[in-house]
Order: sequence, then C-alpha cells, then structure tokens
Amino acid sequence: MLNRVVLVGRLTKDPDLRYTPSGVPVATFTIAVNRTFSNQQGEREADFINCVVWRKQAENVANFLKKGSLAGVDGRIQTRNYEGQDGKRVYVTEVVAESVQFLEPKGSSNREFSPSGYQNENPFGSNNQNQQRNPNPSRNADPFFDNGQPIDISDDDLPF
Amino acid sequence: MLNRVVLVGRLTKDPDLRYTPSGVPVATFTIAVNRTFSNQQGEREADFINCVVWRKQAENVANFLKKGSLAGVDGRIQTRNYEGQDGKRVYVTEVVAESVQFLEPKGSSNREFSPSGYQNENPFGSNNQNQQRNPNPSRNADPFFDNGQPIDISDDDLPF
Amino acid sequence: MLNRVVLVGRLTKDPDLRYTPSGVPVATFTIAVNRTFSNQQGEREADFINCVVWRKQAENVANFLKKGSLAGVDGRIQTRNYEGQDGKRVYVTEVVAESVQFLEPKGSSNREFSPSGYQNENPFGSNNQNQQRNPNPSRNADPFFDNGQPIDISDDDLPF
Amino acid sequence: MLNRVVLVGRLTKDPDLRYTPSGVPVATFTIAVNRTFSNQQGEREADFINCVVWRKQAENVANFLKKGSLAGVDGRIQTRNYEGQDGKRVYVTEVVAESVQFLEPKGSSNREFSPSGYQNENPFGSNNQNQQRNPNPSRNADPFFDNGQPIDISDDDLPF
DNA sequence: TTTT
DNA sequence: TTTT
Repeated sequence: MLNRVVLVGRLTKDPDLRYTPSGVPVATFTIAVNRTFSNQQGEREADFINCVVWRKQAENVANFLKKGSLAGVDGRIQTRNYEGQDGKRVYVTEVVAESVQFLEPKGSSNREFSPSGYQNENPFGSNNQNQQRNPNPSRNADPFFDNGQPIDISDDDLPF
Repeated sequence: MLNRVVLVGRLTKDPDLRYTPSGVPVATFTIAVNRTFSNQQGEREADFINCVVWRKQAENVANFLKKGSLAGVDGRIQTRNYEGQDGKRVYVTEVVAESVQFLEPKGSSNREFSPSGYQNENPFGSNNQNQQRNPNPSRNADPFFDNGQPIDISDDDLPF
Repeated sequence: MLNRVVLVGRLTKDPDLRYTPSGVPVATFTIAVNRTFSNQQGEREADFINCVVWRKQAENVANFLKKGSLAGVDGRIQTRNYEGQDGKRVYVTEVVAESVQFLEPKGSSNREFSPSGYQNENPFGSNNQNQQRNPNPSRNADPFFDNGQPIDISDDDLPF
Repeated sequence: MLNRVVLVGRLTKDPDLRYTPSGVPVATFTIAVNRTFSNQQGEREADFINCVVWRKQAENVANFLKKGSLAGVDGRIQTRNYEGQDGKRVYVTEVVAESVQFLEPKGSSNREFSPSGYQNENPFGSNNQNQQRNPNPSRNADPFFDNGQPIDISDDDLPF
C-alpha cells in the first residue's frame, strides 16, 4: 500500500498555526499548483490543495512561509470526515506533509525543514467515524480548515 | 509547479464508467490505501481516495478492475467545485490517474494500461467556477461521484 | 509496474544539448539535490543525479536553465548499458524527465515546459544489449554523459 | 530539495542481506520495472534498478521477498562512488528504500513493512569521496552490489 | 462512506 | 475559494 504525493506551488495565504490540547503544533496551508495545460478559453488554471503539517515543521512553516511563497511538499493523501453544521457528514481529502521545502530565494536562505523533534509522543493517525471526542454540538466546522480559532484539533488527528 | 501522486491500494467497489456528451469515456473509482501505522486503539486505518481516469484507460479500468482489485495509480491531484443541492459550493479533491496498473495475479494476466488513443481530441482540464454548462437547476450532485446516471459530465472536465 | 521520480535541485553545470541522427533534440544535465540530513562530520551532502530530456523540452532546458539553476524534474528511472573503453559493459542509471520545471525567479519569468510537439515520431525506449548500432570500435564513451561531441546518440534511445 | 522515487516491479533475484561492522542490517536487491511502451522491435523492455534498505526493513525484505516477488518501493535516489579494481572511481546511482511493500498474495499475507526499530542509532548518509575507511587495497568491488561477502559496508553508508 |  |  503506497501513498505518495509531491507538490510544488505557492501558498494562497499565510499558514495557520495551532496546537492540540497536549501542545503539539499543527500548521495548515493551501498550495496553488498551476496546471501545465490550458482550458478551451486558453487559460491556465490551478489546483488548490489543502496541506497539514505537524510538530517542528509546523512551526517552521509558520515562521518561514507566507502568502505567495514557493514551496515543495512531500507527503501523502489523507481522508477524514467530520459532522457538518447541518448534521451531515463532511468528507475531506488533504495532503499530510512529511517534509516541506522552502523554495524562495528570499534573503538567499532557501531553508529546509528536516523532520525532527517530538519523537517520543507516540502519536497516530485517525480516520475516526464517530465524533465522541467533540462533545460540543454547536461547533461543527472543519477543525483544520475553518479559518477559526486554534481549538478542537484532537491529538487523535496526529499522524505517525 | 509539480503535482504528482502515486497510490497502491484496493478498489472499494466496482469502477463506474460513463461517457461525456461527445463520447469520451471516463471511469471513477475509489481506492483504499491502508496506512502503515496504527491508531491509539491499535487499529490500522485506511485512506479512501477518489480517482478519475479518462479515455482508453477508463475502459480498461472498467473491464479489468472490480471491487477488491489491487491497483496502482500514477497521476496528479485535481481540485474542482460545483454547486451543491443546497445551493452551496462544494469543493472536491481527487486524483486524476494518468496511468493505472492492474496488480492482481488474477488469471496470471497482470495487465498494464498504457496511455494511448484519443490523441487528437485536444481536450483540457477545468476548475470552472461558473456552472453555465449545467443549465439544469434541479441536478446538483457531484457529476463524477454521485453514484448516479451517466449524464452531466462536461467535455470541459477533460484533462490534458 | 510503476516508475516515478520527482526531484528538486540545482544544475551542476550548463545543460548539454545534442541531436539524434534524425534530428530529435536531447538534453542532458546533472541535478544536485541536497540531503536533508548530515553525516558524522556534520556536513550536509548531496546526490548528483544525471537526467535526460527529449524533444521540445530539451530545447527549453538548454535555453532557460544553466549551471546553478533551481529546477524540478518529474520523470522515471531508466537503466541502460554500453560497451566501455576497456571492452567491459558499463551500466548506467539515470532519470528520463517527462517534464522539467524552471523554479528560478530570474527575470520574474518562472517558465514552465509543458510536453508538446514531436507527437508524430512514434519513438520508443531501448535497453539494448547489443551495440551493432555503434559499429565504431574506437568510440566507447557514454553517448549521453561523456562531455563529448554531439554524436552517436541513436534514435533507438528515444523513450515514449 | 526534493528527492522522491516510487517503484513497483519484481525482484530479479533473492535479496542480499548483510550487516555493518556495528551490526546494522542492510539488504540490497534489484527490481525489474517493465516499461509501458515497446521498442521498434515491438518488445517491451524493463529497467533494472538497484535498491538498498536498512535496519528492520532489511530483515523483512530478506525474510519475505525472493526472486520474482512483486514489490513496491518508496524512497529516494542516492549517488555514491568508490574506487574500482583498476583504480578508477566508479559512480553508482541507486534507490534507498524508506519503505518496501510486499504485493504478492502469497499465502494471503500481503505483509507490509513499516519503518520501526533501530531508532536510537543516530546514523547518517555518506557520499564520501575519500576511501580511507577501506585500507585494504586489494578489495575494490562495489561494497553493496558485488555479489560478494558480507564485509566492507561501512557504518558511514547508513542514511537517516 | 468504503478495500484485503 | 485562493498563488505568481
């Protein structure tokens, strides 16, 4: 079972950094990857792909990337679901970044983020169907990409 | 701008083959990719990834793969959106397969699907925001994954 | 059977553009990809990966990339072999680029090279063991990476 | 700097398991990946790609894969060089597998090898130019792929 | 709304 | 609901 994704594109806005209840950093961002082909109107379009990154790299992403930054992502596709505002299940497909590469020559840094730290947490991924971990019925937005407050990301969502 | 996905997993059900108004075959299927790590309950979970494949390979997929088949996918992530039943925009992230590999030793075939045929169509991808091409206001399900009838896939959705 | 490579790194020198006897352009270059980890001496090392690109993109690479350029490569690994100067068989592993992305903000261009042109050639790949196509016993360097003259690349080496 | 490889193919012979002086397992194998296109003679050819895998997965590979096994590899390209028998430098390009997937339905197992164990070794990769670590002038074959004895693999060759 |  |  293989699941591998590599992307190079630009952030559509500044990354969003949050923390799980136990204090693990998680950053989300959307990367726009321009297509190499044009549509019938001769326009080149883009795919807008949501990405999640954990731990030390989440903080690096928040510190070094911003809207418009050129970045490379090496990771895997993750699917999960949560209960939407209307009580319906919402299905989400996103990329979990295992490494993020800063490709901007800004200040000639060209920083890389190698995976490190947080080795002892013994975390895990989750595609959990039942939402007992969210006992609050009034808050049903996507915990990752709701442009909301840094709450309600469960430690259950931690991958590897 | 790079956008590359490689998956190996099993089909969650038989592929769904349809045709665009101009007669181009398109198949959709969902591939379950088991994760290599377990969650806190010690269970191994899976990601369920929707895939689209066009033209000759769509017919091969429909002919040679079925629920449970082990398959490899080499493609890219595509995002698109359409107007949902409640009038809200629905955002979809899926994989457009450029090649699909049949990994089952069924009948010792181990068939491969190489890209071929349909070279002269000059098609293109689309992430179109406006839905004028769907003049029917009563039909607002996902044209690809609605388990519905073989209608309403626009030739605008054709990639490369 | 899947074979997919994605690289982002910098050219170690200017690309080398040649032509097959039938006039098909082929460019070769080496890309240095810095590793994300350090060795015992605390040094970060790099992998130096030979790449080949054909047709229209070969000319784009020659025109737009040079020593030090940041580039992305999406392709596959190819192995081939030829008779070395001492009569021994030399085995080569390299990357055949299907698309090359120019990631330099030089002149704000950020050009992309989409595959196009040369569609009617009906070419093919080769891993040929016998070298009858090189009847010249005095010339036994690597036809691709010998830093030599633009000769002796067979049309048999053309992939897809 | 991104460097990602995904392969699916069959082992050309049984894997070769060795140990570094400090006892770290390392397995090497060659995977044949059939091409999706044919040459002018209408034959489908293959690429024969050397792979290296370390630690726990090396032992899994040795235990569960053999000549002809269908396997998936997720890893990166590595280049290194060593002094050949004639005193000339030999350059090697191979794949370092980060995970290996057993795709055979043999005994209905379909085992996966997740990275684990050997976490505390703090090893590292090396592309070392000078070979002082091989003080024996009479032994100049490739330490990995010489089909030879389980000697002379330095702990310096350990990646990540 | 899921595969082995 | 988007980047250059």
